[in-house]
Amino acid sequence: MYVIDFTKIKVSCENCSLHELCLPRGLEKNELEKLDSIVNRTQPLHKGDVLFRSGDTFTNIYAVRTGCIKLTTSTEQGEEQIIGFYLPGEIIGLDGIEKDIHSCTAEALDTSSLCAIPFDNMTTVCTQVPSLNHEMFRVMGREISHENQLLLTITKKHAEGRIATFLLSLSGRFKQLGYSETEFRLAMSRSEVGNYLGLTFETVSRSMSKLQKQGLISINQKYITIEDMDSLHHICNEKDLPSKESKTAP
Amino acid sequence: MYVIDFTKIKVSCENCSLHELCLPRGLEKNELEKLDSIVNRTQPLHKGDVLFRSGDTFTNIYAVRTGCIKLTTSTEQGEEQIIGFYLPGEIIGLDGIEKDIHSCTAEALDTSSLCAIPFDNMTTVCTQVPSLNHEMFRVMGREISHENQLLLTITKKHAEGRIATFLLSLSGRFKQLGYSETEFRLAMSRSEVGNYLGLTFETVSRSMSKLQKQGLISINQKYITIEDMDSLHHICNEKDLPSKESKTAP
DNA sequence: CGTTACGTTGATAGGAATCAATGAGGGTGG
DNA sequence: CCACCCTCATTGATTCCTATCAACGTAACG
Repeated sequence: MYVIDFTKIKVSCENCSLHELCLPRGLEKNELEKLDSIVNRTQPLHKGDVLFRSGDTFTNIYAVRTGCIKLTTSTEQGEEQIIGFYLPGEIIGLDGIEKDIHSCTAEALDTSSLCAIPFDNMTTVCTQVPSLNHEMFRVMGREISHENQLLLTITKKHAEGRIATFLLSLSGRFKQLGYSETEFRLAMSRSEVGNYLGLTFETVSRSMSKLQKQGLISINQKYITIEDMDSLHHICNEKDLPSKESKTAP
Repeated sequence: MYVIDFTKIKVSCENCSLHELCLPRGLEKNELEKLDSIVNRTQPLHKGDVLFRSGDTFTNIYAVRTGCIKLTTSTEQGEEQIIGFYLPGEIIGLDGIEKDIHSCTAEALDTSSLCAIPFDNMTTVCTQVPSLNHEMFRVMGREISHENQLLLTITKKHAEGRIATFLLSLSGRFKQLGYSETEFRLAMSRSEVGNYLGLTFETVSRSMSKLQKQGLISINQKYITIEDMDSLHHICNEKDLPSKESKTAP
């Protein structure tokens, strides 16, 4: 009788479908092998499982292979703030680099599998493979840009615009992964969307209903269909909170 | 007659007073010299001068030596969002790493001097000096943490709490620089504080007045005196927006 | 000494939070 | 298999914080 031992299956970065989206992007074959040698494929997480918690010592960064991971920080009072939802090909754990202690908590929203990369080994390989080092900088830069965008969304847009922006962000990332950009399932609850966007879940629900009434999206539980991509973009861009900055040139 | 040519004065990282706060933190003497060899001290910027603009090609990261720099991103519509105010010892320009194009604009709020570090050279030195490479990762990690904190502040606190948090953040950083933690000058206008914290300048003004009436701070134009640090901390922590997350254990 | 930019303060309005009730699935156990 | 529970989601009514509109005060500057 044959039993498949999944722990023995060699899944390398080289033959991973996320190859071009994930850390290996742009690496030569021999460089890739060096990276590969330190990557550990982990047991899948199930919905609700916690990968690391704020306060844990930092050892690994992780690449999401499948599923969806949410990252949260919290105030001293335990108020949680969701920093992001991470899809396949995206990197988490960077929050631990500064102080060697994680400042975020990572929780699976779906069954998710990840690749763990011990950071100490990573930095060693980075010194040998400059292009990987540069890619790491880029990944961290992307994280910073992502948060800049989130700040912009939260401070400058009304509820509807925030939701529209959020849906379009997901849409674009699904497209990049080869999934439909118009039909997808939200792995997160309304409450989690609200937390992420600085809204209550009631407001999220109301705004989504409103978008549906306007015919821009269809909602079926967690399933969203984007019916009018252009108008959705329009709402993102037009519904800015009025600026107090406008000054006439002297 | 003797004329001092400032461009000839050799200011090295080694004898810089920011030594322990800035990039050189934790470097050995010989490592420090390698870093030093690629650092360019720039002409001082004056209030309102722009160091780089969103869209500029990315060549340098910069360490702030004196003064104060504000970083902004903007939407396609030109709505601006201030990402942060940078004090001596802090690093800016990281927003260009991801795409080799700056996504932020950097403007001096005061007369400011900076050290420019060509990023290409930096990555080269990083591969030779692992501890510098790690420090770069830490600096970027700090940037991410900073934005996480800002998000928390904006989404979870009311106006007064945001202002209190902001003032305490400045206070702590001034202290670290060896300045007074209770008396300092705000380099930025009320409008800029508001932009940064997701408030209008009127609300900033009102909240600050309220803090003054409560005896927690004194305001004299741009000069702030913190009169009751503890209560200020208390306001940061207590005035959270009520959570919808609280769940009773099963 | 007017001009201008910045700051304060008041009155009002509006959008989202809050409070509240109801509905829809998903799982469990009788 | 269905009643029950529990979580999540929707929708309505009301409240509250902050944006907005507006007037006035203050400091810097040519």
